[in-house]
Amino acid sequence: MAGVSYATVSRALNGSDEVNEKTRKRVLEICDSVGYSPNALARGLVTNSSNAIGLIIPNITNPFYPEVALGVEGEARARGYNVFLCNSNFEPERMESYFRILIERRVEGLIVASVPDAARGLFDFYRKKMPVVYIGSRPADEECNCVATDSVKGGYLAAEYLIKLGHRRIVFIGGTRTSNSQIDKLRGFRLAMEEHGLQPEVRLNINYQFNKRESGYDMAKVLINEKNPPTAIMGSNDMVALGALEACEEYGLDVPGDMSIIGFDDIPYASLPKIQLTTIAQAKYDLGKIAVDMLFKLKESGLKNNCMKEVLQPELVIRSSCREL
Amino acid sequence: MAGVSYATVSRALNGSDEVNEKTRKRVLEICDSVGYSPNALARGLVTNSSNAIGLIIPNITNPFYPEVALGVEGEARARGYNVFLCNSNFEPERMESYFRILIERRVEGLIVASVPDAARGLFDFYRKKMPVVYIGSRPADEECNCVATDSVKGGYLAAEYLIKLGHRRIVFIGGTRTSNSQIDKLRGFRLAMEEHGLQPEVRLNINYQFNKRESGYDMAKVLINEKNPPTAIMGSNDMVALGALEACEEYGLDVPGDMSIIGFDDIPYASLPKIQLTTIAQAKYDLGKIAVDMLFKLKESGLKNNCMKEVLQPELVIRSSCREL
DNA sequence: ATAATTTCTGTAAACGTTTCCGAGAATAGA
DNA sequence: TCTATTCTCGGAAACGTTTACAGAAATTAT
Repeated sequence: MAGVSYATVSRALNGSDEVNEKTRKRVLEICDSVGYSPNALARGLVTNSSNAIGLIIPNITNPFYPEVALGVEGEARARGYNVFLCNSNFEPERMESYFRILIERRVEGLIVASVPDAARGLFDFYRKKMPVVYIGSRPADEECNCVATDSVKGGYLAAEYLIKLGHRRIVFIGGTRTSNSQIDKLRGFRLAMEEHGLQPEVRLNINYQFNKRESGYDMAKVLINEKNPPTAIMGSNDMVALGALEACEEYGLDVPGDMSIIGFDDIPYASLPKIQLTTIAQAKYDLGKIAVDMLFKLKESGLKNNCMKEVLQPELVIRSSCREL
Repeated sequence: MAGVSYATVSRALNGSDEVNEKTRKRVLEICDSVGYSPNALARGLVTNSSNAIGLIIPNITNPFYPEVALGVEGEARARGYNVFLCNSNFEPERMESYFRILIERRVEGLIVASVPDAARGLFDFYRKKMPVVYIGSRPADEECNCVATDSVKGGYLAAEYLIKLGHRRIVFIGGTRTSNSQIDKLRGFRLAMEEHGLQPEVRLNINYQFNKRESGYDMAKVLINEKNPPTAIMGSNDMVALGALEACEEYGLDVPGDMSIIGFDDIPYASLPKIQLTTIAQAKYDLGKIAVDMLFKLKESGLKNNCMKEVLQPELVIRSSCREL
């Protein structure tokens, strides 16, 4: 329509400098007068790039993930990338299915949060072929391409705080499904307890294997009903802690009067009036943002440096669910 | 490698019935022994389909949206589609930017939640060219392709409940940014009040224009400090109500003892122990799921029937943030 | 046995871009 | 004026699939 070749139109649209300003103007004008929209699929095919990344999370409904997702999407957007949202629902088969699909779509990178041990091998396999970064895994020596909170420090901080308040019987509760971050929280918890000559107690819920509200509610109920209940409960995350809170409420136990409760994550719920859960804060948005940064560094390095790590520091945020004994 | 043509490989991979079972087996085996992965971009180019849809929401951090997103993603997945997650942050420019990008990507449909009046024209323009369905808009006569909760009924239900509890001075609070759903909630609220010969009072927050926690907190504070405070507050959504709850807490007002508060949405926060917010529940997951269903119906009809509506019924869920006067 | 089907497979065009290469036009240098 | 550069632009191949069409092989019918 403009009397020029496809090549010239392409150059005009992509801001190439080897096209005359006048013809560019003309091309651009015609383009939006006819409502032309370039086909990203065709472009991707020839440039061998999709400008897309995949985000695999267990469940966007868990309030920890939306903030991570926001960080991922925000940073991706700033770089001209879009993100495919995938809920794995903790199921390895679903993860695998999404994995295949995303690879077919030629996403240029993959961010996966909270990968369960069961799916670990799968991801490590693909990691060699494309940039994949984990969120929330432990940055241990053998662990690569992850951005995580220092969970052992987080666990330590929580336990130490309770100990300093004078608590002696503190029990850690959560689901049985292990993840690296869970293992680390436990390690920190045990470390603090043992350093102070205390006996670390851990109760993982068999009925509710994931770290969700029900796990905490259920587990706290059995603790409360024991002959000699603990004075403090540490939840593997805030949802678990909230569940414990619920159980206390149900049994008429005042928090923190009769029971101290501490969580992990600092999800928005935690700061709600009347809840005021003391917890260990993670920089959730940053986890997402940094993961994207890492993805691109990985990509630029051509997967040469395929073992990056970034550790964020947790922070104790004191509200009012714990009291001095 | 299998000694067959591209065409045959394509047929083998796509489950066509015009390929010999033996050769299909052989092709499939070779494919996964060499780790072959079909290129979705190329496929999309020739089949003129992307198998993707776009989801534009204000902010995934607002707990209402993750559940909607889950419904969208779940239903899309069931149909073999993936979803691009886009946070508009309520900014029309961002929405427009995403719109262009998604169209370039040739998404086969668009779901947009809570579109502000300012961006309405933009969307209506594109609606003629591709399936777009709104979530949360008012299914009024002039409104098309939306799945929404009957907000006027919701507003009515909330007000009616408070009135029946004996409240006379009830004020509706929220942000000033109007949306169709907000308008409808107000309409229902006014209707109920007037039917009972009561004066509807509405206070929209100029400082915090969106329906978020701060809007409610801020507005409730001024109400509390008035010479003659209301006995009940109705929040435009749960976040606003929670903000009001926070303000009451700060001023030592007991809820529901000194102040009754009702919300809208029934986000997970609302059911938390100690919060127990009475509210109007929306079927959030269904909103998302049905939106996808509608998208496909629209697509199949070739945009012939371009004015579909689906109205979901709200439900009053009584917890303990309101008391009888 | 031949003819008529049916089943299977290959050829080649098409999808809508980008980009290498080369060529003509305009400009600068001599 | 002529040559050497610099600007612009077009031609054509390439990206990796799908699919209409046609042809070959195998099967069935006569």
